[in-house]
Amino acid sequence: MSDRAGGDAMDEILRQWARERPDLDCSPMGVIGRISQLQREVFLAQRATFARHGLDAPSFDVLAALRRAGEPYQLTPTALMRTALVTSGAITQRLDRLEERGLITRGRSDADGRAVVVTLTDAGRTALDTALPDHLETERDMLAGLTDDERDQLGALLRRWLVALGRVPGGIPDPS
Amino acid sequence: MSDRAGGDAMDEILRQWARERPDLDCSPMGVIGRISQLQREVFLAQRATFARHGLDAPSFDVLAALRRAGEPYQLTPTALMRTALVTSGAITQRLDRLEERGLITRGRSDADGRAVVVTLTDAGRTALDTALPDHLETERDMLAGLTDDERDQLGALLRRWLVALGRVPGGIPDPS
DNA sequence: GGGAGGTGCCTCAGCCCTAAGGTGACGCCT
DNA sequence: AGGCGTCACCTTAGGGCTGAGGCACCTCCC
Repeated sequence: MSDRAGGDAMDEILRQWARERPDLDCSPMGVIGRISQLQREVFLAQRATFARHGLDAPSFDVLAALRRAGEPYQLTPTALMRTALVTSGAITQRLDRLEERGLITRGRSDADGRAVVVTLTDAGRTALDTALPDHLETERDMLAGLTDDERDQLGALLRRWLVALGRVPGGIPDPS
Repeated sequence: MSDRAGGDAMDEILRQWARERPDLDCSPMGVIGRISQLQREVFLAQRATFARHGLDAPSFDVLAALRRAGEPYQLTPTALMRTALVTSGAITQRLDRLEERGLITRGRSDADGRAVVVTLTDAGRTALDTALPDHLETERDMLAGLTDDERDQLGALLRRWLVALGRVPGGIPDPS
């Protein structure tokens, strides 16, 4: 097939493009493609970790956002939508699942008749606080192949890239 | 809410964790979380590009794999499954869609009665070759906020990380 | 104070995926 | 020849998301 010793999947892809389309500069794929692949590895590793705690990524995402918010662990669906970067319909469904399991409760806001207030239950907080150290351990494991310097360098570059992309924190416009 | 000037979304999240769980070292999230966010930005930008050419990411993925393979632009579903990192069922459905649009054809292999040979049609090759420069332009745009040095550095770090993760190129085991 | 426009959440159809299982073909071994 | 384990691909049920649309409520301004 190819000498794959010491390379990753993108090396082979770039080699193929260089052969088939030598007229094109495909170097951007080197960065972008690897981001996609790494995200996939991260996703799979996280999913396995969450499963050990009876959770999945979307649920963890919501529970973590509520936990991060601090006492009294309350956010509106709109706020959750912004941090999770999914549509309002997705948040509704996530909350349905979490509510059914007793990990959150939904109540109407006193201040705004349209708004819903999502509250982390004790069970929800316990579930999250139990899973969190394991989650962090998984992330640390994934990074174990890099030196501390490399990790810092990588984090700084990714951060700079995100800032350059001009993503204002919180994004998805609700289709309403 | 917070001073978000000059930071990205992860800065705020890390700040919140530092406040709520000062006992935990959440620094791995800085790298992992940003990978996820960047992948999302990449995905959205690519989707918009593909849509301009009447394609979507899964279709482009398959067409590009066939195109990269070179003359006579043929691969088996199993090979496509490995490069796309999705299950066999997903490939079957992708091929159904592409076949219906006349961008690929399916034929049985002469050498192996079980195998299918997927071939890129002229229309498929044209579609891909038309979309490819635009696709690369999109990727270049996304990276425009980084200097050449930073891009190289980033690419090298991501590559090293993937190698360290020990991902053999081509992965998904078929559930058969 | 009443209407217009905006906001917050939900609903629903449709998409693409996974996971699990089925069918037919291959290949080795007796 | 026949049997057994494997392989290649397809099928199907179900999950989570998007995108579009609907309804109630809020806000602002005439």
